[in-house]
Amino acid sequence: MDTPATAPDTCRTADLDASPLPDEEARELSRLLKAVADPVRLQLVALIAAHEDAEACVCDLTCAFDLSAPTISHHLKVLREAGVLVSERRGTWVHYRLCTDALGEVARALAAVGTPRVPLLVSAASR
Amino acid sequence: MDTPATAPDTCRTADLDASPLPDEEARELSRLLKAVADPVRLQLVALIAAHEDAEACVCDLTCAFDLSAPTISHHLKVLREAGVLVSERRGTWVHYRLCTDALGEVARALAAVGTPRVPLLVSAASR
DNA sequence: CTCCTGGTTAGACGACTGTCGAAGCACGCC
DNA sequence: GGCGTGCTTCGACAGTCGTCTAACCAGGAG
Repeated sequence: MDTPATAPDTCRTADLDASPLPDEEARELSRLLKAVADPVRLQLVALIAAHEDAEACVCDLTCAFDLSAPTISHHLKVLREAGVLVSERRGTWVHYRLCTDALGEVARALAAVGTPRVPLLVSAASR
Repeated sequence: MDTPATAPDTCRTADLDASPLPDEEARELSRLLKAVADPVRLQLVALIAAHEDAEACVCDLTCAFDLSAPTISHHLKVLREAGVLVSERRGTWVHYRLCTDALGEVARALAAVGTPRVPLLVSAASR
């Protein structure tokens, strides 16, 4: 079962090498998008953003959902590891704060994928 | 040891009713984000966007990845059902085109989640 | 110190997702 | 008509994800 000829004449497979979205970049953006692509996590972010100084205590967040505390903690961890939130322990309570414009960065990168302009700084005169 | 300032004994779960991101809206945005939160799908969109008229034939897309045709077809379907792409059969071949600025809409909605709607107006009165 | 409460970690489990090969449609061509 | 090719659908499978309970760690109050 060697390769079925990899479609030799019908299409040249090398097209992706000149891809507008390099493999590595696609994986990274996907990782960040997956982190926010969850209704609970979106509401968590919105809830924190709505607080003063874009900061909220975990206990305030936990009781805003019909979910167990470990579940909320898990979601917060995902957002933290994606760089969307940062946590800080202040005495007994742990506060979560929005990382400044991390979401904006992701949104901008996503919008850039759909625009047929030069993505970053490669391929200056390709079109 | 009452909580910081808000929760009296337990905390009343009604806080989410005044949420900055309603349940329905969170689910919908999450649905769209999930659709694009995949490296292959991001590259598909970028590849189509890089074509002239933001349109490409499936055969061009399929051979750009090391994936089977059914897999690419599946990803295209996901993007189509999310409203990011539209398909059109032209004779033997099926062409996929970028839905104008559907990605921009999603990106804008995502950025809005992290932006406090009224920065310093309502928050002072609510506490 | 001993409790009690806030928050995280560990482990488990069902649901969903990405991938494949095989089969099925929809065309154009002989 | 019958064929061949482009694309999609169908089932199946492994892997990931969201949720839970139980157990654990960190501080403050008696």
